[in-house]
Amino acid sequence: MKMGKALCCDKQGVRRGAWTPEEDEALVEYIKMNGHGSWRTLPMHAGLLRCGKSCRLRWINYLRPDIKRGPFTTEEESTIVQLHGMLGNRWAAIASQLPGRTDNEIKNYWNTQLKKQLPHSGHSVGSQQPSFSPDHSTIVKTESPSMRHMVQWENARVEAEARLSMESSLLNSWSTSESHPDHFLQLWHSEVGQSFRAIKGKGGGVCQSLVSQASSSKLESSSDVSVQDKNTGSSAFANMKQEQDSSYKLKLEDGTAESELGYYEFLDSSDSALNHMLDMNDGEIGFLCESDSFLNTLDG
DNA sequence: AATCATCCCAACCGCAAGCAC
DNA sequence: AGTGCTTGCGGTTGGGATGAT
Repeated sequence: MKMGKALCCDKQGVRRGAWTPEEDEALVEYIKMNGHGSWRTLPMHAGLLRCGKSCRLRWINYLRPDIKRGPFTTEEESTIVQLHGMLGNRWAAIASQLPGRTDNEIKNYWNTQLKKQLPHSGHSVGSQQPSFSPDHSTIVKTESPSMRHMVQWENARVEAEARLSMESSLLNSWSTSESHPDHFLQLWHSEVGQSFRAIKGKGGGVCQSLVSQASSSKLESSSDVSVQDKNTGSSAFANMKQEQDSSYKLKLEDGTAESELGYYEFLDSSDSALNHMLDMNDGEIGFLCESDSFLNTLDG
């Protein structure tokens, strides 16, 4: 397979291309016995003529025991669509919400299947940014109810993010270690995010924590660990509000919370405004065409 | 049956972040 | 603080499978 530029492993005798069953077996056996350790040195220890990167990829995307194979369920599909609307092409973050699915698999599925299904949605599919069309007039023409909800969510997210940015610039004393690293995920984890997911209804397995993956890519590094994190991560999601409450109380006690009050209140007011919007009937979202009035709604 | 076109997915690459020194 | 190494992520590619002619 010609890949054009310099190889990641220029060493002579390093195999490339499709893996043989023997190589697979050697890799699985080695990791079973020793863990992967350093990927760079693994091939040598496992007796494989591959570069570490290739071994890692093979393990993560194919050989891990927890890999779920077979077609995507409708629940998984809707989760992908929702999360892609929020996160854009952050496949690893999306994959963290779909146990047993890999970022590569989801990326392929999006590019080959879902992309085709959303041709007129206003979604800038394939973009590297969270998909969002500034041309709201195209949005309200979206036909399917589920797509309309997606569009509602998308607009809510964008507007909320803009507000969060403005607020955070005013609240520069807010400790970054306490704030969520990603506004999208923060919104997703909020009450309104849950409301949105409820609209899609019964999307099992969706409400797990995005925090672990999105804020720390390290969790992907070991399958055993990452699976455990994925499975237990839901508590982090479910308790996010509670944690915010706790940390805020602590700050009140030590007298550092003053500047953060505005931020905290903003989260609540943002949620309620967005909840209000999501409660609207489909015919009532025309105001999304007018961002000024939408912002006024939020401000009110 | 043979050829061509398209689709799907495993595997590759470069880049950037994180970490250790 | 600067540097080098390792790892993980996202974009891209190529080959096999499948469908159409």
